[in-house]
Amino acid sequence: MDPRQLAVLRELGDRGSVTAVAAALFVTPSAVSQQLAALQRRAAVPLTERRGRTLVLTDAGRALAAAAAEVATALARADRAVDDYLTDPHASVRIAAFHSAAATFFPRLLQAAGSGPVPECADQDVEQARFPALTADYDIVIAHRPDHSQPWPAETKVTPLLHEPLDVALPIGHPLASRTDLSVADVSDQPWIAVQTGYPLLGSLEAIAAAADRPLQIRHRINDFTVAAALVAAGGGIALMPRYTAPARPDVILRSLRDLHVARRVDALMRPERALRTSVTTILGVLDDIARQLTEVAETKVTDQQPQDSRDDA
Amino acid sequence: MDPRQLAVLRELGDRGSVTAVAAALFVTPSAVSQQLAALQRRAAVPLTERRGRTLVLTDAGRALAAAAAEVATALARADRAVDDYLTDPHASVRIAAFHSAAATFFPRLLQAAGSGPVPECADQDVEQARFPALTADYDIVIAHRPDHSQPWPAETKVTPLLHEPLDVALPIGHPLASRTDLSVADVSDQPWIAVQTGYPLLGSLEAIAAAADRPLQIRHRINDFTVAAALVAAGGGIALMPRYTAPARPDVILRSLRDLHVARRVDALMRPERALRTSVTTILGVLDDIARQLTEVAETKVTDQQPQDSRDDA
DNA sequence: CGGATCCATGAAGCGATCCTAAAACGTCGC
DNA sequence: GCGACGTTTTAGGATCGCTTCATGGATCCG
Repeated sequence: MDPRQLAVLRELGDRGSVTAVAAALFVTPSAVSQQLAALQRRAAVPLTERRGRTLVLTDAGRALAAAAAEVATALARADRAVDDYLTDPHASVRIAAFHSAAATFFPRLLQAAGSGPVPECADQDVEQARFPALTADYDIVIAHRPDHSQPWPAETKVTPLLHEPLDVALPIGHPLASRTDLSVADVSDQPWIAVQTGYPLLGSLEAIAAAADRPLQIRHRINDFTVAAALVAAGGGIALMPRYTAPARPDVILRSLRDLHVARRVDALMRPERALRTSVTTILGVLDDIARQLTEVAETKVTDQQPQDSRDDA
Repeated sequence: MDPRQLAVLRELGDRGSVTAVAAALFVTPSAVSQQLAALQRRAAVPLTERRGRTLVLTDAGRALAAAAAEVATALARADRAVDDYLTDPHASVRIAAFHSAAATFFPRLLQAAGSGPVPECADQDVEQARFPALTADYDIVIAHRPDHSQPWPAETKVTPLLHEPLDVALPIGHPLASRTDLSVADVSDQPWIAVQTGYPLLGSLEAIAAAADRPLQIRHRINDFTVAAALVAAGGGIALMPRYTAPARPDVILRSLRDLHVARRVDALMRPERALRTSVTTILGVLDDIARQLTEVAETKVTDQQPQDSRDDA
């Protein structure tokens, strides 16, 4: 059954003459006549009959025309199917985030979500190079990379969420903890807790080593900041920690590096076409709001906590 | 939106590879790939993506494939639409009948119909030549014509219902009423009540005139047998009346012609395609049953009434 | 009653479309 | 890395549907 022929039959039912159908469909009457003849060839009974000099539907033709209307409806629905999918505000959105971003963003996201899209969260702590590939399985991938590292591939859409300084995490009793900020020389001879090879923060550590012009002593390799912070507190070494998303511990303090700007970018990665989905952009907006709040809260905390940290030192 | 392309997309969703789809649709993988490419051209977002070396649907593709399923369903329904129309046992059937057949068949038809097709009755008393044209407006046309007259056109399907002798109707006091049967000579000099020109019974009257080798005196022209019978009773003349379907009157009796076989055929006329409808054939069967009953009842009545008529004469 | 007009249909030709075949490209497993 | 597998691309050929033009009924009107 050819929908084109069915449409012609339906038009004939509505308009009552081949010529009128032809005018409505912007073709010649001959074309309409041929379409009807082709449709008739497959039918066991006449679908049309002549009334005077015009052509009208038989009852069988009317029955088929009614079915043709359903076909046209289904086709119109198919026409809109992709658009409906794109604009469905309640569709679920799959989000992946590396561990510390997951811990920071996901709870806030669930609180903020409300009646809109349903977020489906997953933690994915992978090597830096593997973040873009995750966009195949997730609508939004919250990824991170050090400043000055290889940018994300051009085919992924990047929405910056945070530009987050990396501070040096020290146990509260540490000799360097009394300083308000540190230099590369201060930290270059300390034992370090680094991350697994290939993971983003390693690039920042290498930048410190380069600035100090000597290799760092890397004692432990811990990807999870919660574990790393516990090791820092236990005197296992110092570590780089993100300023806004690191787990807060009373026995670990953060000190910025004065003479070397180390920071990471926290970005939302997407395939460009996913950004066309209404529910995805909605979630993206919420993530951006959360990121903005994080920096604002952190900045005010820095001003407030500076004396508090001093008290801790004392 | 091309249903062919949509079907390919749907198959891809079910089968998971272009090759499998190609095998299922009996085309080459190349054809499938091209169909998908054509469909993709009209879509704003990717519908498919490669997974390893096979091709799978994206979420958008799945949304469209779901709509494609509806399209396929509608098309399948359209495929069956004509057949469903033909086999619908409860569909209404439009029946036309000339007056005396209408009076005889329609009431019995309504009683016998039961839960099957719904008959829609109409009386159409037209000239003999116009009966076939009525099949344009009615599913079944009950028509009649004299024996030996022009047969119905070849393009109309004819189902014989009755082969009905035409008797001579006489008022009960008429001199000829004492005979058990009549000859052409008996009736050829009587005043006649005929029908309008062009109407079927006229042919039979002409046959009588030809057999008698003289023109009949036609005094009145009445198409309706009820009216004609009333005129016969009132002494307005004698008339030809059908044996099985004439209105019964106590003051009018029928006598057969011994030496000239005059009869009419009562036939159901249809366009051939209408006979394919289940509900039409059902009604046709009921009509045939009714016709059979009419002849049986009439034959027994003739045997029973013969003495009764004699008593009437006495 | 006959010409004029309108409508539907058929034949021929052309262009678009869809398929097949063959080759290229990318991916996976050994 | 090489071969096998799966998909895609390109070229070519067949098919299909449309337009143009011509034909045949049916209706209207003088």
